[in-house]
Amino acid sequence: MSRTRARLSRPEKDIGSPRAQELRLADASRGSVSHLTVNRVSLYLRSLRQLTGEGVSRVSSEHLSRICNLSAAQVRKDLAQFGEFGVRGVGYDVPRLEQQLARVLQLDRVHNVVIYGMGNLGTALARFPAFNGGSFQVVAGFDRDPAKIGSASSPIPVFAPQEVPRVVRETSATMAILAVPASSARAGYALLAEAGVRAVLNFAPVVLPAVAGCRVKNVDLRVPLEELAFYDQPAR
Amino acid sequence: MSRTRARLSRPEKDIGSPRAQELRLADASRGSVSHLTVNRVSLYLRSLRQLTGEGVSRVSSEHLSRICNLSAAQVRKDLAQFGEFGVRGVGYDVPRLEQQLARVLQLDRVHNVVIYGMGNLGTALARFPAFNGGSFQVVAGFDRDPAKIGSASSPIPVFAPQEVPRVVRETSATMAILAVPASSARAGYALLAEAGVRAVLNFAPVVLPAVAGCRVKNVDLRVPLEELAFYDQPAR
DNA sequence: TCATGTGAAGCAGTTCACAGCG
DNA sequence: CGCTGTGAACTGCTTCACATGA
Repeated sequence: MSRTRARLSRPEKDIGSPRAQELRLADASRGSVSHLTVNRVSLYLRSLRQLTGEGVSRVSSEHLSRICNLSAAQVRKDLAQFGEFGVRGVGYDVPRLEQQLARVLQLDRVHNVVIYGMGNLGTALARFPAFNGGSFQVVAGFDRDPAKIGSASSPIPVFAPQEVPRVVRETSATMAILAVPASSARAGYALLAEAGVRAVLNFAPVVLPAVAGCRVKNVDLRVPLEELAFYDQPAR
Repeated sequence: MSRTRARLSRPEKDIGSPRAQELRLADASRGSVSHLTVNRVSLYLRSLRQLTGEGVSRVSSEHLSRICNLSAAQVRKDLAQFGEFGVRGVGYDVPRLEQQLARVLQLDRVHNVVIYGMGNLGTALARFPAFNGGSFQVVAGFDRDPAKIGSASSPIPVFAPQEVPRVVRETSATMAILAVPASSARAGYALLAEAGVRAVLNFAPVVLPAVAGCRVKNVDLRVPLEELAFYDQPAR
């Protein structure tokens, strides 16, 4: 169907485009996609990998939607934002869609990650399989406590905070995980952003306002736990 | 203002209600509140505690909204769902609002929590300060691996999965954290739900469909990391 | 006067329903 | 024929703007 660009502004046929299979994303600005959609794409990819493991080679939007506990229309709408991956009357090719979604999420390359704050949570995340292998690689940690510096008790080398600029540069880390107390989170984020880190996953219980050039995602683990507490019926 | 019940169905004055300060929540079904609102209430509460620590005793919706990176109208709308906590022309009383929001989230009582899966992440969460003290208390862990059973290497006593019914009963645990691989998550959830656990925070990378009587919240840590990877500009 | 509380308006996300196409 | 892709309808969340009341 070769619709590679400018659907809305130019409904013309667009003949002669280089590859019909090109991701629609190449032109559509990444910023125009809702983070809700992006998060669901993570689920789809996860499910596709599971299906691949089970030897399933074709899947319908209805099938995928059941696995992810969503509506089939939702799945189709989400996928359609990035290209025409399916075959009408048939469904989606599992390994093919898997590869395309990995590309959409930029998981077809390795992202080097540093962890700022090697306490309880930071150390656990340094060992976390999902953050070590495949598309992410934890390459270094930082901690203010001199006792933690070195490579002894930790799965990764740990440095002092003032080493951030050098280590980030030398490892080409583009992402960071902030796992410090609330009081040092803002300074840590500023330091990482300054050093050239482009995205930070913040586990500290503060809302960090984004600094230009360095995206933040705040993920206080208390929040989902408190959500569950809220809905817990008091009648017992 | 004494509006304790049935705002929409009965716009009448409702004189003679017992306590003007009663939470609106007592009547409004908890289920009618959006989880987005609930999540923001967690942020408000966190911020209020911070303000209390700084000795601030009054706050406006505008002030709170800046701390949480939201609009002031959003803050007012959210708070108004649970009662009339503010004073017009003045703002909100910090310790008072803190107490009322803690009540809304049911954080004015202790929730006993068990952890199912004492691997890397499970063990870290067992030590996580936010889950141990205040409103949550991790009371026990479970693991299939006999080497982990006991109290030696872990901050909490660890039992075999078949002990779930007994331990949940004896500890009166109402919440659980699932920190097992995807393949055992479904069975673990079923086991916990069966034992009387009312809410489960699932860290396993599967969407668990909710079982009656036991709410689930899925929080795969890969998802926010992959979201950041998505928005990471490939131009570098 | 000033900031809350709240209808009304605006916007975003989801679902519907069917045209399009293999 | 069956399932995708997609405008249109719908639902729900957020923002606006102002009446309300200390």
